[in-house]
Amino acid sequence: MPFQLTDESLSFFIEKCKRNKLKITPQRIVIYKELLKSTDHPHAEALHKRIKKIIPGISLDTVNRTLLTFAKIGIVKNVEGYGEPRRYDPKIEKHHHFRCIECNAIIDFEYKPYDDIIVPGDIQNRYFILNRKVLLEGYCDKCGKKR
Amino acid sequence: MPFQLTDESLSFFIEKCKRNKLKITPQRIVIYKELLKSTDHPHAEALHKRIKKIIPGISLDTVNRTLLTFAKIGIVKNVEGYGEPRRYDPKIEKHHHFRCIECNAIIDFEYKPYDDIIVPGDIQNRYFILNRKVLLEGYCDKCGKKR
DNA sequence: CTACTATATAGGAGTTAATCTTAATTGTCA
DNA sequence: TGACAATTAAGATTAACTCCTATATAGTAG
Repeated sequence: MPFQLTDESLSFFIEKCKRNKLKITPQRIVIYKELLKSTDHPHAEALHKRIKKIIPGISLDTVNRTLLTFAKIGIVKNVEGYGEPRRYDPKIEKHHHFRCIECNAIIDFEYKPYDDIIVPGDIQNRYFILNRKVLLEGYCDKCGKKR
Repeated sequence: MPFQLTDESLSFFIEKCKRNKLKITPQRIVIYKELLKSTDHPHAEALHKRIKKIIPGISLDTVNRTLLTFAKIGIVKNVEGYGEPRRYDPKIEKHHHFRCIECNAIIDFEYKPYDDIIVPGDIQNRYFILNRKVLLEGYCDKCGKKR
């Protein structure tokens, strides 16, 4: 079935914008619609290319800014690990990470039960899995105290 | 106890370099040592700053290039913070990701058992956990076939 | 120990993605 | 409808690499 923006998702969008005192502009509607029908987790530039077919004059900055705004009010998500400088870890033994969403600290921890966590059958069948990581996110002790 | 680069880790480093036909340069030794004693998953720029105290003339490009090389031969790891453009996900319901390490595709999947995965006690006690995600990595169907 | 060669490095130029600035425009609400 | 605060486009700026090239150096073969 072809994608269709339901009244439901549009009113969810409008509702959320209003609640956050964001104006409903044509740019925002189109950006939201376009991301909503994307399954490839696009970056701003890719989305901008698609959106220009609908609003030719739209600037890349607007797409960027709008996506950040959407992420802030929680109607879209930022895919973990992207949009940040590359970071390196000297620890090559199997381990997992806790990441503070405030100060961006990454803390290593080991926990055997996570190492061989069961992979769902359909994923196991379709893809060749080399690595399983658990990422816990929240506030670290320092940032948690401040709040 | 203060950090010390053991003979063991140095010979592991030398061994790995030789096996991969990499020259053992003073720059590489210092970069490896410096990353090895870092617990903050630094990015190249941060590491460059620390290393300049030891080799004042070292260029940022060398640090960058060397870290990538180290990651390629597997003596260090690239962690969240992949140095790639920010990507967005319209799916706000709880879900997890498979990521192809070849073509960088990200594929969503849902799997209830991951959603409330048990958090180790010491992590639970020290940090305020808001979110638990499992990241599976490997080759997608397309990239798997090519190999 | 010396000479050779393939690598690696420094430094600067070039890119790409993201962010900021400013002036013009446009939703929103009285 | 009008006023105003929010939003936009366009271009400048910044950040984080990445590429280029001339010089230097580690490994190794004699």
